[in-house]
Amino acid sequence: MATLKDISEELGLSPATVSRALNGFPEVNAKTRDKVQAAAQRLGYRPNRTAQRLVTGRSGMVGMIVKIRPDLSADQTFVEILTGLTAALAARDTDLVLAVDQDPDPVAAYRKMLERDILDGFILNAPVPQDPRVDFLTQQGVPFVMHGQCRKDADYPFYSIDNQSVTAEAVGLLTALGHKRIALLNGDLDHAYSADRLAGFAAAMRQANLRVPGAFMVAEAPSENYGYSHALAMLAGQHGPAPTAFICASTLIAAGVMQAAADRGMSIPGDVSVVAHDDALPLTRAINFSPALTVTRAPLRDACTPLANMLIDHINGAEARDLQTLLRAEMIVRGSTGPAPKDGEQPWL
Amino acid sequence: MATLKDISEELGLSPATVSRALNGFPEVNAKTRDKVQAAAQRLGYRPNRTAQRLVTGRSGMVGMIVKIRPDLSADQTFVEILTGLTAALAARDTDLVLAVDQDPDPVAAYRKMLERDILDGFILNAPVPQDPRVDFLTQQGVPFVMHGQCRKDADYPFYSIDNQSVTAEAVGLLTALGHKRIALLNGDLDHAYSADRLAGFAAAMRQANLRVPGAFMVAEAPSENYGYSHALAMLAGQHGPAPTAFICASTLIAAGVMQAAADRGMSIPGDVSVVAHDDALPLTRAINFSPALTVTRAPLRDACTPLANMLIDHINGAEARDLQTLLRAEMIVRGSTGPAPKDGEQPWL
DNA sequence: TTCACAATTTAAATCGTTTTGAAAATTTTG
DNA sequence: CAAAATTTTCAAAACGATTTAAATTGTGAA
Repeated sequence: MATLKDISEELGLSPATVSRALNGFPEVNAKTRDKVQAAAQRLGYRPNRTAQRLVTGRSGMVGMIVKIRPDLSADQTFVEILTGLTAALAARDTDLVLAVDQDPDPVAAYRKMLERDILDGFILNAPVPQDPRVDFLTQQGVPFVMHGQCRKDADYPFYSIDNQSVTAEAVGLLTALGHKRIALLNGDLDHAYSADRLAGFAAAMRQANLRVPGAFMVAEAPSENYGYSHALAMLAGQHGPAPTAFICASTLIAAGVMQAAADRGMSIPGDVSVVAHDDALPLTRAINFSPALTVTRAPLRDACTPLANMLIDHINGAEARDLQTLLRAEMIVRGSTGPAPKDGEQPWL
Repeated sequence: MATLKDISEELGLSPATVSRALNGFPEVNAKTRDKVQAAAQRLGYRPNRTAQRLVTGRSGMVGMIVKIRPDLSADQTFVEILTGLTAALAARDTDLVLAVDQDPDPVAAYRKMLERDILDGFILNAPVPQDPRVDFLTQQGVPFVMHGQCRKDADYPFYSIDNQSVTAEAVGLLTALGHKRIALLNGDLDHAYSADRLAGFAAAMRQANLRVPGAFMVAEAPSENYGYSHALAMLAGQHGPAPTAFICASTLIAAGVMQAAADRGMSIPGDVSVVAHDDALPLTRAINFSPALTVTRAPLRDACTPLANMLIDHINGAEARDLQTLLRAEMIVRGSTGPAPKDGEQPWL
């Protein structure tokens, strides 16, 4: 493998000039730069990253720690994120070091990784309310970026969708269609995004002067079966008058809801409307539902490049305040929502 | 962070001696070694991995490239392997760099990683028959270890279970119980392990003088639904006389089979016997089946530590021939297998 | 021509280890 | 006790880049 010195000897220049020429420093003569770049090309020069790291103090690697839940539910979204993230990081010459965390202590795995002293920063995912990792890493002075938002007054970089508005907009759409009994099939409340969606839902319903009994706001890790079983019970009137609309935390849940409606012989959107949040995972595509699903859409994959860039910029010194993105999900109205049925316009009391 | 030089100055020794003392070289005085180790402890010394890497030429990182199939089916086993692997590698001070591969060319992602020139070796998973990655990496002179076996005459390190014996032993158990019509619900034949299991199955059945029509040897990516639908069709006699026993590539498939039997009002093991291969994933535990599942058992997790150690040993110069493990899966007979039903002892013709 | 000033280039230090070859200290041998 | 053999330690050279401070070259003004 050709080194800087090889090039410098080949051209009768000093390694310093060659280094500057290749790294785009302004003080190098245009002709010299061309010669150097040509030679680098010709000799197949690739900088030795280890040497660069030694002198710059940067490792060129960032870490991500995956929390394994007892049910192994890390899978689909995790693979999606991983795919986009490794690609986006590679584009900025950065590698992703992965570790799996099984420790009950939420920061233990981070501490262990830090001790190995090879990472420039972390990508945090799946924030919980008041996430303890934030304080820990801040205190350690380690750069990180959060995928999702766990505090209003964050002074660290994050990329998140506005989860309160996700449910609020869904409520807005449904109430405009005359729905009064709207159920929420939320995700696991351990996750910050679920807590936000619950807050958004509750606020919007309150504003619309509608009450929702607790039995119609459920929260569990998303699965088709979860959607199916709860929707079935609600539609059967087990907890009181059946809802005329469902807001689902994921398309997977919505699939279960629609199956439940079908099993009870109810039509969508005639008898029941369904709105879901759509992460745009390749497997459950909202547009393939029948009828096509009305969603708030925010592709998970879209988060990857900004996350990677924010983290690297932050490592390079950019201010956290300038690296905060709160995105509004896009509302896409399709066939699964319609006017509330005539006989279902009575609100819950 | 304390450096070697800090220690050497603290003790009035040269960095060379300190380095030797810490790395267990024999030519250093016992008393000196103690002093050095105490000082290292006291100052919280941790070797700078980057500096080590620069001088040794090793990066202390190995790569794993995950192939994303269109159906995202990488998930459960992938997470299991990842968990064990990162832990086992960490124990030997090695990090795992992960990349996700979407390129149709099976070696493109490896080539790209190699160009970045930061890896000491690779862990290959999910081998296909005649896996092209083997030739590529061999030719590039890059160390790797294979999880699974794709060639008899391998001259590279691998860790695998004997997949031919997996199905052969299952056949042995079932024929000893008097079964003559045994169906195979295999995994996707793109995977080497499925090909081997098919070979083992076919050979064992031939040896038992039993014929199996093609319709009773199916191969698909494991899922509960796959097991359910095929078993249902077979038990309904759609392809000829129903099998009296099923050999399943995974416990997930077996769950589907048992559901199908139940839906047809058939009892296990009275009417139908079921054997599965058990990777011992935490989610679908064979012992929780009802009746408990007879399996060939080989925990995926068990592979992780050997894989990590073999790769690192190989990188350190150990011979490939000494780093090959072919493990026999353990047969565990439980309640899902029993004597063939009296009226089902007629073989397929 | 000479001086100041900018534009280029260079030598050398640096990052924190490992490792080579030589020197110093210690022990053994004659 | 001196010489030889053996331990033990050290100084310095790697590894391959970046970067500081100094040196060189080139330009235009006085």
